[in-house]
Amino acid sequence: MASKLSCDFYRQPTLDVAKTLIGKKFVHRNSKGKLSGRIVEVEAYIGEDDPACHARFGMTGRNSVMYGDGGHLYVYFIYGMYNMLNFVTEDEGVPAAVLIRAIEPLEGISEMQANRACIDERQLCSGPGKLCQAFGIKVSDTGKSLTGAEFSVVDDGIQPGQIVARTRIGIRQGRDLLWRFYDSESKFVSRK
DNA sequence: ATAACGATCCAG
DNA sequence: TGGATCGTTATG
Repeated sequence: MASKLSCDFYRQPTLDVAKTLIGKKFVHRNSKGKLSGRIVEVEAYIGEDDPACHARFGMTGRNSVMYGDGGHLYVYFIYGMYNMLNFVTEDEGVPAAVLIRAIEPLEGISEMQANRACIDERQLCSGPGKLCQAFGIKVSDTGKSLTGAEFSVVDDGIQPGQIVARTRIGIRQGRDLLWRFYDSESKFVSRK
């Protein structure tokens, strides 16, 4: 029996949320139908003292949703062409989020292939920019609920493989923190 | 007002 | 390994 993760789940400490998200099913319903996939890789970004977190300069126009209640989307645009999907965590006032870095496609694969102009299922969502393109997620989705009809995460009882902690990818500062988590047995992660 | 840069991706 | 490409943020 599958159950949707509640907003209370996202209000927990970010590292706990990040690890627990591995193996869960992300679901997005749009006008064309249903897209879903298993989360296999994430990274945590926590607070104003995390030098890689967008909250490192305090609250700004872009990151304000990170300061809000957990259980909402934070999508931002980077490198002039890519969108990044985050789940806001912790209680209101604590700026933190989990970056979704890789997903194993489950439902709506043909639509993802069309969105990405790519056939290989292993390369459809194996990166934060790729999965946003596959799911059609954009900045205007920022602030939407993760417990609504459009976006949700489901625990379908499937157990992930071994979850490992590594350093985060693509950052210059904060490299020492082991805040990247992924299923070491999954072939859908961005890289090992 | 302006310039530097970034939680990336893909081609070569 | 380098280039694409542009919104965000800091700095003058």
